[in-house]
Amino acid sequence: MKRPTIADVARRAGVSKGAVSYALNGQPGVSEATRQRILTIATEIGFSRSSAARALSAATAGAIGLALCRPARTLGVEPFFMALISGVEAELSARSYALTLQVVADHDAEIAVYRRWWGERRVDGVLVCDLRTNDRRIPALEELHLPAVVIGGPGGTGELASLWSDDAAALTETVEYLVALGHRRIARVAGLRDLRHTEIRTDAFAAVRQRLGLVDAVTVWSDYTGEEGGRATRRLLSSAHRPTAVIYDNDVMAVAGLSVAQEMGLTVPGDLSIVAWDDSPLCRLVHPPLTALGRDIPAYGAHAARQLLAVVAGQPAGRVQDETPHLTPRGSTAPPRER
Amino acid sequence: MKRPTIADVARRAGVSKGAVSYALNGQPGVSEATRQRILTIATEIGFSRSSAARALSAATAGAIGLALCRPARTLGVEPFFMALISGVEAELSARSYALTLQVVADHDAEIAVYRRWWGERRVDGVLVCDLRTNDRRIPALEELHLPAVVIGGPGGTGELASLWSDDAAALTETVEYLVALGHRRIARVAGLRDLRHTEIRTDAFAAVRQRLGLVDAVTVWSDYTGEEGGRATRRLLSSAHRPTAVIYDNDVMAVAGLSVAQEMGLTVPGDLSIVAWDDSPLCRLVHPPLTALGRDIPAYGAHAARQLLAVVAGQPAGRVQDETPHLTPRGSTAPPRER
DNA sequence: GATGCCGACTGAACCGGATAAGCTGAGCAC
DNA sequence: GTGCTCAGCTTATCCGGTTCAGTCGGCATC
Repeated sequence: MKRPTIADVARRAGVSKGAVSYALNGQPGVSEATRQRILTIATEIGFSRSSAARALSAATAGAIGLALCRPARTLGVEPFFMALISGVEAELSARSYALTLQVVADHDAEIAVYRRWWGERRVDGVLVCDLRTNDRRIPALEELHLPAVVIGGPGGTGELASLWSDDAAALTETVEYLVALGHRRIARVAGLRDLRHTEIRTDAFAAVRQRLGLVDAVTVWSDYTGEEGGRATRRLLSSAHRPTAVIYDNDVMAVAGLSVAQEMGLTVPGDLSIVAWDDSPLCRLVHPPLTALGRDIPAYGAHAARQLLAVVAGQPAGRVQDETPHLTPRGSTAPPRER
Repeated sequence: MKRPTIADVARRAGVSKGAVSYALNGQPGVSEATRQRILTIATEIGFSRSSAARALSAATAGAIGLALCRPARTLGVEPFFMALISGVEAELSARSYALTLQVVADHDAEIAVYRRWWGERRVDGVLVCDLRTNDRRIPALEELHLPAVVIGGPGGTGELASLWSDDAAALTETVEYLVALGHRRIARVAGLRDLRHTEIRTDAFAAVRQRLGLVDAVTVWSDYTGEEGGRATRRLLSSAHRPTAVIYDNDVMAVAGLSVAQEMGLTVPGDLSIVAWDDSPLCRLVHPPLTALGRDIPAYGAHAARQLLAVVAGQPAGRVQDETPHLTPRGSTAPPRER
């Protein structure tokens, strides 16, 4: 089965290749009657433009890139990325843009991928996830002049466009909610220490702790995996002054924490209240269902994709704050039981 | 920053574009000394070939496509796809192939995407997931002559290459294990009814049921979501002759089933044994950890990718059986308690 | 009635590689 | 010395689009 080219369309319409190109791109240079005739013929013979030829002459790849820097082991468990990708995808496919995905081991590999994509002109721009403090990827991308949107912030994104949600406000709201329930000993199991949003949440936690005089508010660091989250929980619950509420930086650790609590004979929410960041079906899967900080992640991804396409189109790099995560109370939080 | 082209390399090496092309592609036509000189210069000035130009002249896109046909809602929760993707990716990036991803709503949309990819020459081949009985995508791909590997089978894959694991054997092994523990009333919460592998597992379940005389072995159908899995479990556990063991067709439903059992005051594994298909970190996240049927999913993905690249290279479509899932006993299975 | 202008289109030159075909000089046989 | 082969290049063409510089006919303008 031979794929029709623009020349085939031109021949059948009795016009030149140039005219067909103008017609297809909605550009002036052909009469409305001719445009319609050309479009009809193109549809008839099932013509679509070669992305390669288009990329070569128009200097646009028609694709954006996403490099996921997580070990294969952790990657799958968190629903976050798939939700993000599905949102990104929805926005891109509406514009016939493709999404090129690559899984990388670390930032060096990720920068190498960006460099390769740039050299091969394979993507028009990239989405950057998991912003760290002093993130080496930022200057690398700036040097390449590769359009990019950083999902994360605010701050630390250099001259690049960025999109973030107000994690500080969300964390503060959560702590205030727990305090209103009567909790005073609140712990937090944080994600990787050098991620920018971990830092932001940690600062917010310190601020609200001071403001409300929560002397027993501790933060322990973990790595988003269930194993580590469970281990951290076991340590917290074994301490002399064990917390009555724990806030987890992701859903996976929260579910692991719940299991550990149950394994140790504690009831949730009677003995321990649990809050998960990143609401997901996972939080509703367990018993009791977890109170969670959620936001519309596909919408977040779609937003980022739109922003990236704008940057690719030459618009100035915006810094945009997305929806603030909101708390959905479920069965895992309650006033602490008297002891 | 100007991207270097093959002409830049040629100029600096004092040779023609053609010579550079031969050198880069490891083709005869240049001396070994010249080849080395050209390669050195190419590395020095940071040259990489434009994927567009390459695609245009070599008629190969350097990318393979994966269309995921799941609603955004379900997509994220199952770790399966991310694990698969990371395996596919590892294989592809080793060969500088890109992975193009698209999320689609249904098979019609998926076929439309294949057609578009084919027309745009955007991918050299595709991986097909979630094979159904009488799958319309198979004839569509055959008609397009788009190289493809179907992940699923055996059978129902037409002339296309395919890769599957022996689900029948795995299911039989699992039932035999449960029977050995002393279970007689074994239920199965199956996935979507028209998926090919659901059918295969269902047939195997019927066969082993008959062979071992398990009159109370029932199958109920679900849709892989936690909600539905939980609901199905609730129904099973509320029946007069409730099962003492349940096999779930994915990890998410198994976790949901565990929650429902605990919510209903049943202990696992005392009152109910649970087995999950698709072992994943999710199974180790809960308490008790779930006995699961696992296999190396990244390896499965890598295998499929290798197979697809072979088909793209013109080798005949193979039908390959991958590793059979193996049972990993954990805390969720035990002999049924006497009643 | 010559001039200018505009819409509608054509022709040709790109974009950056791959590759077939042609050229050149060295090495060798006779 | 002539003819032949062959490695090691160069040259030209092609892939399938986009785009710019023209061409041409028709119409308004002075």
